[in-house]
Amino acid sequence: MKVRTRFAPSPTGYMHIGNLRTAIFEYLLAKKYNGDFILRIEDTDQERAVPGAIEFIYKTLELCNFKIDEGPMNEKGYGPYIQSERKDIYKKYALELVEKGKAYYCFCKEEELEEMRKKAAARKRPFLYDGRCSHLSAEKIAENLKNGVPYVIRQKMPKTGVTIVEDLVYGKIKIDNSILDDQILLKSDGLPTYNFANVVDDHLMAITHVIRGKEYLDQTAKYNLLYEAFGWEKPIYAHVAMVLGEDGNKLSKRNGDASFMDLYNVGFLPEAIVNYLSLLGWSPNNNQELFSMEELIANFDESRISKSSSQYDVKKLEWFNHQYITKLEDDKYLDWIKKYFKQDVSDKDEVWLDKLLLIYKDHLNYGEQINEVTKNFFIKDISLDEEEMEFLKSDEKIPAILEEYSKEIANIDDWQIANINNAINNVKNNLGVKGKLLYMPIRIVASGFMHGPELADTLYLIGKNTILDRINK
RNA sequence: GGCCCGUUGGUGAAGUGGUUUAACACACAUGCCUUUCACGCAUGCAUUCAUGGGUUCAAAUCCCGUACGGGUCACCA
Repeated sequence: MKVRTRFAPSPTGYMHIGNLRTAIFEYLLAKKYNGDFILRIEDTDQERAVPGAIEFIYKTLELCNFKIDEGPMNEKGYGPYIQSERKDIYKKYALELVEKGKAYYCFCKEEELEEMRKKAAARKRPFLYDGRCSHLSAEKIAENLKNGVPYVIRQKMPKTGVTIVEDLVYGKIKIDNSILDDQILLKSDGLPTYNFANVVDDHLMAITHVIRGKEYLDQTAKYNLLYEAFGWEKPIYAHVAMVLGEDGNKLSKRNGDASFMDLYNVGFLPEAIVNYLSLLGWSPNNNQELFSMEELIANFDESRISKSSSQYDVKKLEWFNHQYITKLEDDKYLDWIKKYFKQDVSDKDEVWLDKLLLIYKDHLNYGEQINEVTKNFFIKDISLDEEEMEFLKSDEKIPAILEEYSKEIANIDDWQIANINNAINNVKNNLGVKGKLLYMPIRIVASGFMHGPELADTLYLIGKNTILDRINK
């Protein structure tokens, strides 16, 4: 049987890295077995749907280089792939369950339910629907239906016994049937609940492996009962532990840039993000860390998914990103970094600009950093921070050294890197200074930074006149 | 509160009864290298695997209890 996995997000507009990580696992598992990766949009909650969110999901998956074998944009016979367009299907199956005696109409009003909830709360008991509507007579049901009384359809749960959930990562989990609520399958608006739509769609779409967040683990007993009620074969479940924010708490918007797009927008490469996330809650059986998509697919092993949650760490992500930036071909790098580069370059020529961007290629953790590190190339008067000022005052010879630089640089006729190096060497020989004392004064005064790419390259790009101005100021 | 799950260093983690005086990577610290930073290299960073007990000749690894953390109990997904 062909392996088929699905990514089934709700279009609520925000894709945090936990969701993405799940998608990565689903994708890797499918591709490892030469299977299909399906995208299904779960928009049964009309109130929470955000316009444009579907395009957003597409964009993310595309940037991450996931090939969607089936989905709303490329239907392959299992469609529609958007749940709101499958309304009739769910109703049909819900009714089938009623027919089989595994589900029933419920006409309880919101107030009635509220009453039950209050009672349960007062007794400090979990709320369970008491199943009163399951005893309604056929005549009463027919009458209500005829009169257009709003209804939902509820699943009839066994009251005794246990249901065993088999999970790829957590093993066997036993759930007591007595705690299972007669959950609603079909809402009064005619749309299915998430749980019901999931089961119906996963079966109809021939999904073989369901990978989802651990928060659904407890619910899986209800799923199993549903599959059994229909007489359908269950998929293989793999629940994955949560991804926590940097502070060790649950990911949320407030936790910072934990969404894919936020990371992408400040200049993290999708390949690096995917690589990093694949190692959050999963590890290969060797020490490799840098993986291309092909290598991830080849090495992915669902039996090595971790049971415990893991914490997101930007520092490590930055390390991955740095690795990927460094490996970029120069022309690819230039195309990429220019998207993040925001200085005014109207009076600069292209060769100069490319050279500038290139000397910083090995110095970046993420794209937007380019603006900070190159800022002094674009302003007339640079300001020095305390540490830099202090260094300039740290040795009495420094004024003389800068004076010498001033002379040597003024003497350069042909502004070339080799000649700049000569000038530096002349200063060294003429004054007998070396090491930090030789290069730090000129670096600070000319570039405004204590660190950066090669000194001669840096001076070359700043330009002769600017350097002289800055020394003599 | 009931139920379910988890707990190896600051972080990701390897490890599934003996070759572990717990790998590797990020971070951090120090040193070397380098005309800086980064890169690279070297060293340091858990005497200990939440905790107490048990099983065993032998436990991070198996069993039980406790603590802590998380999840879940909706006409939300």
